[in-house]
Amino acid sequence: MSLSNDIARILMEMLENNGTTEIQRNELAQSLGCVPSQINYVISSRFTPEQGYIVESRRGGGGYIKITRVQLDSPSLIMHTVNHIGDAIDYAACRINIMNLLHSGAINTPSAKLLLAATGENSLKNLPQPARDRVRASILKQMLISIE
Amino acid sequence: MSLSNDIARILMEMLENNGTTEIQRNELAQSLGCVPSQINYVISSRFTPEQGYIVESRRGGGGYIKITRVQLDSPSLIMHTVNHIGDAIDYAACRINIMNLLHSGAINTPSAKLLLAATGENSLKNLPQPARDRVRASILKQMLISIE
DNA sequence: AAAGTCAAGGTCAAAGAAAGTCAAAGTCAA
DNA sequence: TTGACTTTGACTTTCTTTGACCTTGACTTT
Repeated sequence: MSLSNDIARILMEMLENNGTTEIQRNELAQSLGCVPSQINYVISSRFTPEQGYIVESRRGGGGYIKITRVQLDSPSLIMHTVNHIGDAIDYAACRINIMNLLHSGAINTPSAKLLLAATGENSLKNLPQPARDRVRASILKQMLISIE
Repeated sequence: MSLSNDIARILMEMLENNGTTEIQRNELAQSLGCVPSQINYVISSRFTPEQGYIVESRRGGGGYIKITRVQLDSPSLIMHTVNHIGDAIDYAACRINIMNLLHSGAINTPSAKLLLAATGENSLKNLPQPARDRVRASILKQMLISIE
């Protein structure tokens, strides 16, 4: 197996946990007995935006390289959800949809919070059924569509 | 973690309280075991006006460095808005509130989009007045509150 | 007052620490 | 044997740390 593959595997493992990892380039290179720029090569060939990763880094003392996996086809996931919401939805189902999108990475935590707040029972408590579930569906769809 | 980051973190913590803090450069440097000008470096690289801070200082005996966060902190701005929303609000006023928060930096663009989408006429078109404006106020407040 | 003293903070440039770039050389499968 | 992928290392850029020296202001002395 090639060195690049080893490095990629190691980085992948580091990402397993929560989809993000931060390394010290020199340190990692040394522990692998390779040249530091090898790390750059692996990152630029296997952790590109096209492949669903964003890479941030900082030079100088205390520098680092941070890799984060992003969900590539978020728009598709979101649209899929929008298309499966009928013209009424209760809070439980709504919540499940939102959490699914969150866990799949299609939306981030702040957005999920806003979606939950907007569609929560507190927001709609003045409305009687069945208007409540219809408005909820409407709000949910409008909000999801607004996320590019 | 780098020394600069540590210093920045300490200063941030000092600002937590009421958005302002006054330090003695030499004293802080000594307690961290670093050279005094390191403090200047951190301030000039991480507490700039662009980043929402104003720094005042005075030399000589009894000198000091005072850092103030100019950007009124977001939670306060948001809560202020929440408290001024009655139990009904029309879309125009709602929009103005959201745009104000956006421009003041209290919320970011994605959040603003979601707020606008949730409270927009499209989301609430099924509702007759005056229910519509009441529900809108309710949603707006719940969403803003959810942004801690 | 004016001058002197000393305790702050300010400046700047050099050295140090990471990461980035790029091109040359190596490998390997088709 | 060629072309794509890897590996390497010299050189560059960016950010951090340090220290020598400068400026300012309160207080003291003359």
